[in-house]
Order: sequence, then C-alpha cells, then structure tokens
Amino acid sequence: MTIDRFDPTPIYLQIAAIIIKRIWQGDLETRDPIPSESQMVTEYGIGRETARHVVAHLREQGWVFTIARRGTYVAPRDQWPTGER
Amino acid sequence: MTIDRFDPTPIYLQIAAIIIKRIWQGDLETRDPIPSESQMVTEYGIGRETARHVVAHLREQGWVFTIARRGTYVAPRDQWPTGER
DNA sequence: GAGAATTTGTACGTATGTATG
DNA sequence: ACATACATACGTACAAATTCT
Repeated sequence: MTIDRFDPTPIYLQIAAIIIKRIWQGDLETRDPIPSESQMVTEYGIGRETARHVVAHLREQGWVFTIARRGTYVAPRDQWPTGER
Repeated sequence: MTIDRFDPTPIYLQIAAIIIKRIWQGDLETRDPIPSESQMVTEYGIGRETARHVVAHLREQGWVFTIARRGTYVAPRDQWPTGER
C-alpha cells in the first residue's frame, strides 16, 4: 500500500484509509500503537502536518485514541465508526 | 482583550476564549462570522496553523460551524457547550 | 538515577489549489 | 479580474513528557 500523488484524494485521507484497512483486517488491534508521526513522515515522504492530519482524522472518526507524548493507539471496537465496514 | 505570550496557556486557547466570551456576551450572534484566519494572523500576530487551530477548537466544541471556502460562523445556541455558562 | 531517544504539543513560515463574492 | 477565505501540504523549531539504554 502506498500513496498516489496524482490521485486528487488528499494524502492524509489516503494514508488514513491505509491505516483503517490495517485496523479492519486485524493487522492492528485494539491498544496497538499506530505508526508514529515521525514514522509516517519518513515512510510516506510527507510533512509532519500531514501526518498529524492523518491522526486527527482517525481520532475524530473514533478509530484511535492518543495519549499525549506517548502515542496513538487503536480504539476499542465499539468506538469504531459503524458506517465504514 | 489581547493575548499574553508569557501565559503558558496555548495561544490558540487564549484566542478561542476571547471569541467564546464575545459569543457569550452577545457581541457575536448566531450566524455572525467570526474573525477570519487571515484576520487572526494579522490582528494577533500569530501563524496560520494557530489560527486554524482556534477555529478547529471552536468547531469541535460546537461554538461555530464552517462553510468551506466561505467562512466560519457562530453556531445556534442549542449547539453551544453546556458546561461553560 | 543519568542521559539519549522517541513522541506528541505548540507555533510560525510559505506555497498552491479551489470556491465564492 | 480581483479579493477573500478555507483546504491541503511541506518545512522548521523548540518544549514537555515518556520510554529506552
């Protein structure tokens, strides 16, 4: 899975979709840490604001929760969005 | 009302508090536009992301709603947070 | 316990795109 | 055509808390 810079879909949504897929497929389970902002920056070649946008989006959707200065983790199943499966 | 850079309170929260006070005092009413990002940038001498952060915060709290590429406006009273009055 | 590395938080700068008035 | 305004995105920097060595 990688991002497509010619796809008009915003990069932050493309990466969010990748992570959601990993969660949904069980590759990332509840309380597992998702990739850190720095990891996203280096792995996808994006800026940090974009990485933060990914996390903010996933958090708003209920996929993850963040503990300040520790990390961001997969939320319990019952907090996941209902419409996207 | 102005911001205090020696106050450890984040600038975006200081400005949000100013705007909330203006809403609560009736200076800004439902459907009135709040100051634009650019206005905040110039009036408070802050950066763009900080201004965006102010707006995002107010939106998350239910004080305002944003119409893409038009502006951000004071939300109806019944959407305001309940704890802060 | 000390110090380094990691990670998120905050903040400013800059640029381009796109829609509206 | 132009100004306004939000959306997206990269770059940079430092702070603060946590985790690792």
